[in-house]
Amino acid sequence: MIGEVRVLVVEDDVRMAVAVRRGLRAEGFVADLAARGMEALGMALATEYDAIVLDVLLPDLDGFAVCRRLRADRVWAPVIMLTARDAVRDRVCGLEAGADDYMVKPFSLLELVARLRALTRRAPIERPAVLEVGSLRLDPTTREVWRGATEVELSAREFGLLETFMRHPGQVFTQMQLLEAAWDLGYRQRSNVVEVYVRYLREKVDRPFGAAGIETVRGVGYRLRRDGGG
Amino acid sequence: MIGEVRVLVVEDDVRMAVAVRRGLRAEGFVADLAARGMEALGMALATEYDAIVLDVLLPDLDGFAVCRRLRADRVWAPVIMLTARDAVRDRVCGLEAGADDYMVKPFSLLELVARLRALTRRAPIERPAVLEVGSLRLDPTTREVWRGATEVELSAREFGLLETFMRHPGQVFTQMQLLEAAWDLGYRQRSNVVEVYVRYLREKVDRPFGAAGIETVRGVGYRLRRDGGG
DNA sequence: GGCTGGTCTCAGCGTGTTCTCAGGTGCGCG
DNA sequence: CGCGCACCTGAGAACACGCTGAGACCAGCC
Repeated sequence: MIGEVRVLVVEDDVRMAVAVRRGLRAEGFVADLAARGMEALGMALATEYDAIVLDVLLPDLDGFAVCRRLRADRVWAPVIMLTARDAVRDRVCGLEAGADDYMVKPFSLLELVARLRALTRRAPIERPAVLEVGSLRLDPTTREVWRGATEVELSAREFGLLETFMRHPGQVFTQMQLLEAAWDLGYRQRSNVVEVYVRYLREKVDRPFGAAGIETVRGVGYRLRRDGGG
Repeated sequence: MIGEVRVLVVEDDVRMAVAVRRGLRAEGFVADLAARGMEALGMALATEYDAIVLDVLLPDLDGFAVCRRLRADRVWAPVIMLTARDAVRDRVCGLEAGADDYMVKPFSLLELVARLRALTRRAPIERPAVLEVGSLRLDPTTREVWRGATEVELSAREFGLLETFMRHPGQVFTQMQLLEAAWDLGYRQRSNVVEVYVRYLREKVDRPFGAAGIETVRGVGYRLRRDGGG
């Protein structure tokens, strides 16, 4: 694919790393994984990545050190640091070490993807695509949502959920997949948040318009009809 | 890409360098980075840059020396010098060495971009001199702002913030993006200045006119409506 | 020196958002 | 036809977020 975006993910928690990779791949990124700082340095020097996602806590070098050494070695790819719970010190250290952005764990894939898109966007010539499914329209940059001609106000979660659906119209998502995409990674306890938010969405983008965009696939999950439901 | 503007940023503070690069990229410039004077010389000879941003304090050659040698080597790209404090001597030295402009640290991205635009006179996207969004009008050169027919008085910060919004109408900015764009680079502590200034702006450009131009996108940031809010 | 305008911090408050829970509903299968 | 499970629904608790008013600080100016 032309314009393929290569991302290096440096993260020692295997489960997290794999989840991130899967998420990025689903969004069209190509992700390589590294579990240790030294390994990451080698890979970043060997391959020219478009972005680097860097965990702070690593078994050998910590993320700050990796970032500094990358910069010292003239690797200028944008770096997103993953810091533990809101440690302000971490955040400052990260930016001082030359990171471009930081995220606190836990974070959602959608958020990571959004930031990666922002950081890897070349010149602003390419108008970031507005998602359209049937009479539904969603603009990720302005965070506006329209059903036909009327604008719909959505909360952050509702927006994230709808964005997930609209990026893959027709595809069936399990509740688990939706949790991973639009909620914080590692949200593991049994909960019915997804059901609840699917309902909120329906009440905002379907019901007032007599539409039926979000379908329940019993025993499996949910999907957004390819025609947007009317 | 037609009209692409290439800038060389020579700066040894990694954090600063990376922030500047990101800011320039967001405005449609293409920025290369160099951390040392010698490196900068090599790059400037190899590539024809449209402008060079040059820190005075560098680990090897200082900025003045770099500038002189550039000119000696017939590199005529406009040079903006970054001096530490308001040292008049620096300024004189800089201009004598052949610099075209100078800025005192700390500075805001908005400022740097403005000077780059002035020096290259080739905005990456053709922008009219006066920004217009709905009934809002803002003239970056005269620093005047109107809502409809009546002029509005803004302080420097308020103006910078509004300019940022008006350069990208509709786009959602996080508080951090706004800090980087309209405040000094390196302003990194957690603070609610942005919230406060958004409020000041609203009280000057929205409230008196019964308008609602600046919208809060809860959990994300702020945006200026494409219609200016009325 | 007192005054003014600009910038920024802080703490308290209101409110929308997020999420849980308990009970209801209806589909699908035996 | 009836049972169980999956999903839906309404209500409400907890929380985070952004808004607000007050005031500290500083610089420039009368």
